[in-house]
Amino acid sequence: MEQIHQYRKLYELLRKHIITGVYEEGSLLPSENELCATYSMTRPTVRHALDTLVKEGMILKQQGKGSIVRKPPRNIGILSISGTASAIGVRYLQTDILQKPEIHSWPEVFPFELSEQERESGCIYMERLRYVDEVPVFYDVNHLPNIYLPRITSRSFENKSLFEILRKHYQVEILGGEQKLKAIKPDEKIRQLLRLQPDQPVLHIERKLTTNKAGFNIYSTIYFNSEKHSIFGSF
Amino acid sequence: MEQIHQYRKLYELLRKHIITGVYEEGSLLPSENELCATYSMTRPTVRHALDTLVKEGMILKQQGKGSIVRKPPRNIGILSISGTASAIGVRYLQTDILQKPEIHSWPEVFPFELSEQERESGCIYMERLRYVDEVPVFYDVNHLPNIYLPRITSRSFENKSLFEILRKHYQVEILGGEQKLKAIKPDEKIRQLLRLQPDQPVLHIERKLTTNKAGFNIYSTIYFNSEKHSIFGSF
DNA sequence: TAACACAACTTGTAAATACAAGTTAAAAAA
DNA sequence: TTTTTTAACTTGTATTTACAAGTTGTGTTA
Repeated sequence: MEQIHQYRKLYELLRKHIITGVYEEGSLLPSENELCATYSMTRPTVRHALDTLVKEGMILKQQGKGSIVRKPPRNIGILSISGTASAIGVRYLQTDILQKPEIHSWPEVFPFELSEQERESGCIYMERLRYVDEVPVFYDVNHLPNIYLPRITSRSFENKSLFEILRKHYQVEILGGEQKLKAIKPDEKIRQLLRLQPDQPVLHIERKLTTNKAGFNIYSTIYFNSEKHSIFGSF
Repeated sequence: MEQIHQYRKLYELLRKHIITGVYEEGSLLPSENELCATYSMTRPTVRHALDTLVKEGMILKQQGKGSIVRKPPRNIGILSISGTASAIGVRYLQTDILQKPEIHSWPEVFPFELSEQERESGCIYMERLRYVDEVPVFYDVNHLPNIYLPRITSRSFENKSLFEILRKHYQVEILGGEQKLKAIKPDEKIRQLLRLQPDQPVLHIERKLTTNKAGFNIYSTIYFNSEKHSIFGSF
């Protein structure tokens, strides 16, 4: 018997109302007692629903005052989960593919530990250079395990999001990941690619993204010119 | 009358026991009914304490089984949400307070927008220098609005986590935030504080953390020497 | 022996009730 | 008019009771 719980129903309803703007940002939700009366529930049940909303950051509660609506279903930047395209507050990045996806063996030294399956199936390698306003800003090196991805080496990636392609054509969803950040002095190759001023440091990111496909992780090394832009992330 | 609530006491106790290893990682906590009997509380109270631990990721609950200890307060690097202490994979950072918490006015130029309430209540300012293995690694400048924090300027912060104090003594929980990252060439002051090699760049982070207290946000500017360590974040 | 049923756990949901504590605005007093 | 007090809200904590639902081990039965 699939019973839908009362607190869950109220939670979904309030959540929808907040997102669609029935309750405006900054305004107060009906009081707990009003919600009890309206939906014929007891206060613990109503509070359970509100607690869930608080946990998600949809509302703030203040004793003596009420539940304050907090619209921002927080978006996603490079630091939390998604790709790079939305990370620097620029709608479209122009992308050059320096190295089309190719099947390689894994590098000898690799910043992350690989599973047995990943190691033996080889990897798909690609390099990209991404521009904002005609100026190169990102240089990224990507390693994907060679599983689940038929015909990917013959696909065009020019000005398309890698993550978009993975999601749309291969049903790969990013679940989470980990990353290491440093500020480094770039070597000559990076300096030229990103057309850096002498002495301009770059942001260096190594990341592993886990996906909904078991054993399928995305490994990227990113060099970012932070002279004119910042990496922005919210969480 | 400053009453400490029962659920809070149980929460702090269990939390301490998990961190110090009284309950091992992967093992089960005593059942809710056992905790009720042991500490003379009712089940809703016990559950409130456990819910708080779940929210922090200290335990996992499984219906029919119990509460599973999840020792690695697994998070949470600087990039996702919590403080800096757990961000670089070091359990304890030594901390020097360069500037004890003081009440200031807000700076003229500030990287984030302030609310009316924040601006008019003034801010609490503090600077810290944090060490790993006797070497300075973090230098951070913090601005908190001067609300909700009685007597904070007379508190000792040496080798204590700012977030720990906020959580324990002021019931401030971090909900989320946003941040901007750059790689920069440090100025002379930063260079000396962090004892940097010439030409060693630093990671520069500006962040705003939102909390469960309405209108109470934490603003930090962080300079990080990434020569020997990386900023690590998982999400 | 192996499969199944059941009992004894566990946590999850929900009700009804009481009082504490913070906030706000109206009423009363200066 | 200005200040203070009070009353009427709000959410926070806590007790008690009941049953639902998932998990696990122990039986019993085939």
